[in-house]
Amino acid sequence: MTSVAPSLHSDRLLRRLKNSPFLPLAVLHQIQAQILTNASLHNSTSLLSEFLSSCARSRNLPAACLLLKNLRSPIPSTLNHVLRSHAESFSSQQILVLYREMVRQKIPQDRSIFTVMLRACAHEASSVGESLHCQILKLGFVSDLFLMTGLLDSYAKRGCLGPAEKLFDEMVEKDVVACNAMIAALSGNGRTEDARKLFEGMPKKSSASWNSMITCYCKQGNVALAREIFDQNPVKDVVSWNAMIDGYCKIGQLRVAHQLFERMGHARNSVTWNTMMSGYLHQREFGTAISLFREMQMENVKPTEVTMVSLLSACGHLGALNTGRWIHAYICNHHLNIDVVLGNSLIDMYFKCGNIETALEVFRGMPSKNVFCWNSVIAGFGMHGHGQKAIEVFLEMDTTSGIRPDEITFVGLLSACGHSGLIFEGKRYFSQMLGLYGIVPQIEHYGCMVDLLGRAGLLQEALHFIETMTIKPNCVVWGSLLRACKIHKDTKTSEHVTRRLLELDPNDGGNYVFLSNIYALAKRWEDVDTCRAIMIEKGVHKVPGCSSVEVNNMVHEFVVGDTSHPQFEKINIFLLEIERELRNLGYRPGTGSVLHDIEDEEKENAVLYHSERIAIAFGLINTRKMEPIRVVKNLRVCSDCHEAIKFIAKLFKREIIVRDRSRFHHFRDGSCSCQDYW
DNA sequence: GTAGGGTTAG
Repeated sequence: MTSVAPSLHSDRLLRRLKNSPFLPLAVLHQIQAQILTNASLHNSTSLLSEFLSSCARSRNLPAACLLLKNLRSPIPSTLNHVLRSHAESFSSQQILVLYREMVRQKIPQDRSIFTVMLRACAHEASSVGESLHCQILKLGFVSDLFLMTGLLDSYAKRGCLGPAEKLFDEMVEKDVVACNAMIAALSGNGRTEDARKLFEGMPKKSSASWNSMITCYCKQGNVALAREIFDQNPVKDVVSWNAMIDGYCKIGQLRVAHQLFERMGHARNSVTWNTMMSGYLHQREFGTAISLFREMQMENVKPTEVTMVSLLSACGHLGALNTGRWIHAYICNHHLNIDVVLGNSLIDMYFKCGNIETALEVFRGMPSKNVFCWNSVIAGFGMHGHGQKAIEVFLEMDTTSGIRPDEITFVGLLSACGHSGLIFEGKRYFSQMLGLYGIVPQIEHYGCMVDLLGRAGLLQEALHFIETMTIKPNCVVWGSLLRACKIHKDTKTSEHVTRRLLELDPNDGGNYVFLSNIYALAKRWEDVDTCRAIMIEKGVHKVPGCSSVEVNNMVHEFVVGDTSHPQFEKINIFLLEIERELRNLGYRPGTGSVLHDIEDEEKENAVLYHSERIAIAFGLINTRKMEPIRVVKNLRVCSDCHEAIKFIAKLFKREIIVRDRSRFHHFRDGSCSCQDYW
C-alpha cells in the first residue's frame, strides 16, 4: 500500500468515482478492497456514499452488498441515500436485498424509502410489493396517503384489482393521485364504465386523470371515444399526445398517428418516437422504423432501451446484421441497461441474422433470463436446423432453470424437431405437452406436427393426424401437408388437400396456383385452363422473389427480373461464368426442382436469374475473400438454386448463409447445414 | 398517478 495520507487517498478515490459514471467491475472491486482494508477510508461517509452510488449506476448489486456487509459499523445515512437516489437503477429483487440488509443492520426505516421501493415494484409488476405491504402494516404507516397510493398502484400493476379496490375503499382521504391510480387499475382490468364514473365524480382533475381516461378507451379499442376525451382535455401534455398516438397505432391507423406526431413538432420526447417506431414495426414496416430512428437522432432525442428493442426487432426481421451489431455496440457504449427484454431482443436479432455464436454469448451472459429468452434460443437453434441443440436447451430449461415452458416454447421445440427430421422426438414432446406440462396444443402446434410428419414423407399419417384433430384445421395446416405432397410427389393426395384448402378459403388465389400446377403435372390440361381462368378472374397476386445482401454496411436488394442495378451487366457475365464452372464440377440445372418449388411462378424465369443467385454473385464480386456472404430471401430457396449454391460455396471457398422464408441454410464446402432436408 | 419494449407453426 502506498503511504499517502488517508484524507488525500480518500479524495483521490472520491474523484475517481465521481469522474467516471461507469466503472468496470475490476476497478470497483479494487476500490472496494482499498476501502475495506483502510480504516480511515472506512469511516468516510461521503466516500462510501459515492461508492454505493457508483455501484448503483453500474447496476452492480453484489459489490454494493459486499461493502455493506463488511462495514465494521453500519452507516444508516449511506444506505438510505443510495436507496432513495438510485432505486430506479436496481430491480425490485435487488432493492429487497438492500432492504433486508437495512433491516439486518437495524437501520431506521422511514416512509419515503417505502415509497421509492413500491414504485420500483409497480414498475416491474413485482410481487415483492406484498412483502413490503406486510412491513408497512407492521410499522404502522397505514395512514400515509402516499404510501397507500403506492401500494394500491403496485397491486394494480400486477392485475390484483381486488386488493387495490379494498385499499382504495379503506382510504379515508382520497386525493387526485389516488383516484388516478384507481382509474388506471380499473381500466387495466377492462372496467371502463367504473373508471369513467370515478373520473366524472372527481371534483378536481389533473392532467394524469385525463390521460388515464384516454388510455382506458384506447385499451378498450374505442379510439374515437379516446379522441373525444383528448379533444376535451384542457391540460394536454406530452403524455396525452403520446397516449393518443399509441391508440391510433394499435388499431393500425398509422396515417392518423403520424399526423399527430407531425403536429407535435419539437414537443416530441423519446416515448413519442418509440411509440411511432413500434407502430411501424407492428405494421411490418421495418425499414420505416429504422429511418425513424435516424430522424430521432438528428433531432437529438436520446434513444432509450425501449428504442433499442424496437430497432433490434426491425433488424431481426430484415436480417440486417451490421445494423444490429451497430445497435449492440451503441447499447454498450452508452451503458444502456441490458435487462431481460433488451437481452432477449439481442438474442433474437443475432439468431435471425444468422450469428448463432453471439446470440449464445448474450444468452449465457444474462444474469437473469425469463421464458422469452429460453424460447428465443430454442426457436433460434430450430431455424438453423440444430434440432438436437434445441432439445438440449429445452431440457436445460425444464430441469435447471426453474422457468416453466409455455406454449411458445413448444412451438419452437416442435418446429425445431420438424426442421431436423427428429420425428420420434417431435411426437414425444407433442404427446407430453398436455400431460406433463399442462399446455393444451393449439393450432400452431398441430401445424408443426403436420409439417414434421409431412416433410418426413409420412403423408398418410399426416392426413390422418389432420382428420382426427380436436380443433378445426386452418389453411396453414393444410398448406403444410400440400407442400409435403409436392416434395414427395404425391399428386393424388395433393389434389385432395388442395380441394380442402379451397373449401376453407375460396378467395385465396394462391391455392389455385397449386391446383393448376398439380393438374399440369398430371397433364390434365383442361383442368389447368379452368384453374387459370379462375386465377385471372380472382386476380392472383404473385409475390416476386427478392433477396438482399449486406455489403459494406449497405443493404442491396435484388428483385427477380429487375435489371436496374448499376452492376447488372457485370453480375450477369459473372453468373454465366459461374454457371460454366459449375457444370464442369458436375452441377446440372433443373434436376428435380420442379416439384420442390412452392412459388412455381418463379420457375418460369430462368433459374439462373433467381434473386438469391444475383445477390450471391454481387456479394462475391464486392466482398473480400473469406468473408461470409449473408443473403436474406423473402421466399423459399428453390432446390435448384440450393444445389447450385452448394457448388458455389465449394468453388469460391466461401461460407454462404442464406435465410429464406422459413429457415437458415449455411453453405460450406459443397454442402448445406440443412442436409437437404427442408 | 398518466405514454413507449421482446419470443409464435408454413
